[in-house]
Amino acid sequence: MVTIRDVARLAGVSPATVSQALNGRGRVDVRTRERVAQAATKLRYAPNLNGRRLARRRAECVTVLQGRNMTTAFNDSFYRVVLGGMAEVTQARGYSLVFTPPADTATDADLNRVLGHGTVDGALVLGAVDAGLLLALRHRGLPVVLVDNYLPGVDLPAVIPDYQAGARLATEHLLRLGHRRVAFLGAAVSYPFGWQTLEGYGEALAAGTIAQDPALIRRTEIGVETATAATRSLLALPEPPTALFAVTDAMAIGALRAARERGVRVPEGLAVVGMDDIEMSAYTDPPLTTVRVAKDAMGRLAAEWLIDLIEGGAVDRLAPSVPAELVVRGTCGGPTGTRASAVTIPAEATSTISTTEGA
Amino acid sequence: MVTIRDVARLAGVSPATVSQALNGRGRVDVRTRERVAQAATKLRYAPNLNGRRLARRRAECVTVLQGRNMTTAFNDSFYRVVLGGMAEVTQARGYSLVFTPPADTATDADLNRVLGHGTVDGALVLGAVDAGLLLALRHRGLPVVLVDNYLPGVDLPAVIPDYQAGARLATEHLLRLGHRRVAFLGAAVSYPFGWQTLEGYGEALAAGTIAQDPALIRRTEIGVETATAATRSLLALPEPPTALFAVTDAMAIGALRAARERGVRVPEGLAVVGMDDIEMSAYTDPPLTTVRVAKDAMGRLAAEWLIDLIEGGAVDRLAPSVPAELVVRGTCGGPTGTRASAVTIPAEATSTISTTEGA
DNA sequence: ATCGAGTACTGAATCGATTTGGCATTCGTC
DNA sequence: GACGAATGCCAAATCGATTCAGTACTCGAT
Repeated sequence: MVTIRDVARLAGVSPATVSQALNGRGRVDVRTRERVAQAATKLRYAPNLNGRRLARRRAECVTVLQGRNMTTAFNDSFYRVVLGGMAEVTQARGYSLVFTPPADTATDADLNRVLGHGTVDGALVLGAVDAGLLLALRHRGLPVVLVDNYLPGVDLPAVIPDYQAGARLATEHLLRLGHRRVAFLGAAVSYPFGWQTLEGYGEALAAGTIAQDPALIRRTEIGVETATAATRSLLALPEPPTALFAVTDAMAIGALRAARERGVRVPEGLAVVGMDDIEMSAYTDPPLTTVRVAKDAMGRLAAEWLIDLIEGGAVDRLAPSVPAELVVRGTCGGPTGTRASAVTIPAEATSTISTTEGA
Repeated sequence: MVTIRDVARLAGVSPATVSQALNGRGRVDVRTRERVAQAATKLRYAPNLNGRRLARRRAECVTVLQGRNMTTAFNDSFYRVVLGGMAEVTQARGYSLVFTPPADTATDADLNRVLGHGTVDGALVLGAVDAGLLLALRHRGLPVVLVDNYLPGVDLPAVIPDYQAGARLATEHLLRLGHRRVAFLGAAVSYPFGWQTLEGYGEALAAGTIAQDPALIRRTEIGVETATAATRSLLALPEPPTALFAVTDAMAIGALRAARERGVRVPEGLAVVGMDDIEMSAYTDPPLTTVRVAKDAMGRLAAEWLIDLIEGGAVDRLAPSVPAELVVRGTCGGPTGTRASAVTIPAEATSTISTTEGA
């Protein structure tokens, strides 16, 4: 391993000068700086990060922690875009981004294993996680930003999509197409956004002066299987829905599957709208109409915020709410349903959940 | 931040003793050890990893580098299982596993950004990557294991699925069902395994004494879009294939789509077999028959090997070839095509590509 | 009582880089 | 030519943990 002393020797200066020259910190003669730079490239020198981090008391690195809803590939396909946004800004701001596969983080020891002391300056928490983890993180004093999640009653910065506006948009779209019996396939109560989506659905119904029918509202896990089962039972109703809004695309895929099994044609017999716009949604039969949230913006926002916190700049701030838009494809029929290219309709923002940074 | 000195003070011993007690290294009285342990938990002490890594000259951490074919969610859905296997063994062997989002790693500086000096002891390289990266890695002397990739002519340890046996298995299955015109939808030549899959396909054809028809062999990018296009042209042939083997499930999904567009029913008009068994494959219409490689085993094998290399145990060794099996679902018809539960058929291993560790 | 062999613990050096106070040297000005 | 200021570089301290040589002590055997 080539160290700073090797570079110093080759350049004929002291290690202190090498450090200053390479980091552009102190006062170093231009010619010396040049000599040092040449020696460094010649030796292919790269500073040992352990030494640097120890001395600087900064890792210049942030980590991404994943929650339990990261356990299916369908979710990956959503979060990978978010991650892309994060990577973009961390890099631009001189930080590196590391990522650890989902692991148990129930105990403090687990957390230590995942979150080596001194190796990261902050954490981006992706998706729903145990409240215990968040509390442990908070106790540790590490700057944290929640992404696509929030913890009611605990002041932690959170970047969240405007799921309420998204759900309203989807439902409005179905009503506009003439549907009166619109089913809601929501996430189980253990998921953080169950409330918002149901609220958006309710708002759209109310605006269309349509009474909510409790028989049309189902809440399940957010995967394909449970959504398939829920849709089966919905279609078996004496008065089945003519349209369905599912709060994830994976659930919408389940709904499509249940309809197919039963011989119900989409969109003629059942119109379907999903949410997330994952990669697969463009390839279902018919292609899925869905609500897309600005996933990359979400990642960028979260990373900016976290680094602001780390660098001490940020004080209380309102949680930005990431906008949603409707991607119209083939599962609802209507004027654009037959066209090849998708049409997108932006949502108007609603209520934003205000979340402030904890002291 | 609580340091080892704080623990030492509270336990009434020296930092050296704390270190030994906590790490179980030197000779420490049982009672002292206990006292130290209590002080540590009381203060919620966790060692600063920068200090430890500096002193130990070991990070006890490995990283996963991703290649360019990680850019779609369909691939994620494959690799996430591999990652799970890796995480399992790294944890069991006391290492942590970090992951960095795909980034440019063309230059040495890029590599330094991604691969902080001293922060990892080795790298698992997932999927196809630029040869330049591998060479840079090799030059750096960092232990490396390639996963689902290999570099002809360069001696780097590699764990690879038995794609040849898998392709043969898929093709044999189609022949057994009576098909004579079986199309091959392969990966573009720039992908590392194009040769193996084509070879397996050819072997099966030869065993069935069927001549290869060049018109039925297409090679494209491994995503949905290009496979859709290729299948369209295949179906437009004067004598179209009655069956098709695609070397990724994403491509098979494209084939399904092209068939649907053209009104060709699956499996009656076209039997389809994919490869990879990604999560979505169970939910296509009809559910996709596919070749599954032992993804988790691949990850476990690679991680074991890498850690062996790091710990200096390993010498030359043959690349293990990960077995494949056929998952029979609905896209081929035949006796099991209508059953709900999938049937799996293991492949016999063929040729293994022998790859040995470089000095 | 003395010696030798363990045992339990600690002081000091070390890992590799950064940072600060200070020492020369040069420069500009009167 | 002398003085104050600015410049360029470095010695030494520091970050937090580990490790090794060595010291102090205990215990059993002679």
